[in-house]
Amino acid sequence: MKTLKYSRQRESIKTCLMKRRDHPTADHVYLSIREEYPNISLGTVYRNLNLLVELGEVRKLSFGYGPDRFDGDLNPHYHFVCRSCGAITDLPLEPSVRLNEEAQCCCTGRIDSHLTYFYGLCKDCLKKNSH
Amino acid sequence: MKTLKYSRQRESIKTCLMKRRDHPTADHVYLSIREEYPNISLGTVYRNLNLLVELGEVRKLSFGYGPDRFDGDLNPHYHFVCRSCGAITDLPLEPSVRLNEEAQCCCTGRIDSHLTYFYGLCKDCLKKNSH
DNA sequence: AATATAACAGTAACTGTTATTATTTTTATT
DNA sequence: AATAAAAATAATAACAGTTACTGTTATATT
Repeated sequence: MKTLKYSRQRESIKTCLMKRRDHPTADHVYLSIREEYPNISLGTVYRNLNLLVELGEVRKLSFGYGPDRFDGDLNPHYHFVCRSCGAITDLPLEPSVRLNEEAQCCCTGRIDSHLTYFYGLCKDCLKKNSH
Repeated sequence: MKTLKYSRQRESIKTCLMKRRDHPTADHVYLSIREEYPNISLGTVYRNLNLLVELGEVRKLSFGYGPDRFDGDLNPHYHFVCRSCGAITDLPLEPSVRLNEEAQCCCTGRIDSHLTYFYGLCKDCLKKNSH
């Protein structure tokens, strides 16, 4: 049986994600941690991010393109992705139970959750495109 | 200006996706087309799948793991993913306008759509796990 | 302090996908 | 039908993001 051991690197990664609200990539985290631990390895960042996801201390956001994003905010919420600039922002909204129920009606299996990303244009890009 | 030219390979790929309901990967399609065109290249499959997606004749499904899936069914619908076996099935349900409206309330940008995957256990896996 | 083991840094390897190139198909024009 | 122009091809190399491997170091337990 494999017991978890403390590591400064992992703690630093966790702290970094708790502080940031910009849904950084593994590489963003790597660059940030390097300021404190200049020779941390990118592999270590990936390993610990995945470990934290497994432990349920961090969420991973995967889109169909580019690198995965990580989110240290565990409050259940949705995400909004800007089609123009790619920015990812939080939508402080409880996951819809009703949506699961509606989908359950036409599903032979048992639905326990859903993953949703909203798309559109963010505030800034709306402004730019409207003159 | 670049005009589209017919290709037998592309037609075969499109036909393959229209017939199948299992949301195949690029590699699945490749293996299938090879029965008719034994020396088609995997790159050709990828190029044409992406082209068909651009043309709006095919949908691409990206999850956070493994290869992308492709769907020749253009009727708007959701997808259900089994956590146990990974099977992807269709949920014949119109995308919820209400969900967009709800999310719009806490979004500073303008939401125009959402992407949702439902998760749970499929019929077969429910059976297996219940004895 | 000694021992056992998880985590590490550094690096190689892997997976899925896209780009390059010389050749072949398709289509439009003579 | 022959010719020319351009798109699509097969084959392969390159790429991005991520994971696995290896010898060393940090952490925890005796």
